[in-house]
Amino acid sequence: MTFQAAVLDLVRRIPRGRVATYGQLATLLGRPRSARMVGQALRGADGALPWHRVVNAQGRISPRSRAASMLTQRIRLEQEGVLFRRGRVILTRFRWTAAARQRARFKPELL
DNA sequence: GACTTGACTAGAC
DNA sequence: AGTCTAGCCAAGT
Repeated sequence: MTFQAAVLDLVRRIPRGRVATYGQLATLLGRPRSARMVGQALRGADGALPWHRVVNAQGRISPRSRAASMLTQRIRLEQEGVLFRRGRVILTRFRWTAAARQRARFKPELL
């Protein structure tokens, strides 16, 4: 299992209406210093992957070569109910955490 | 093998 | 809050 494949598998598990950061995913995969690699793994993501649920540590959509995909990302997140505040996702509310996973198991409607 | 290139981050002003 | 810097590391030249 390559790091990239592991990243994609993990990203697929982020539920609707939740976001994770690059560094967070890297840490969950046991490689806390490989945040940049997470972004790299997402470069070639296809349409099936919920790549839009990954933002940077500040809750901002990371800049990339084409600005169009940044707009797409924000629109998709907002369609899932993720709220922004001054250009940042409100991470304290929408971050995908162990606590969020627990709540989801108990009360799925709280997703 | 030596650079360079990033969808990164934490820390320091 | 904005800007810089150093450290990061897999991939591509």
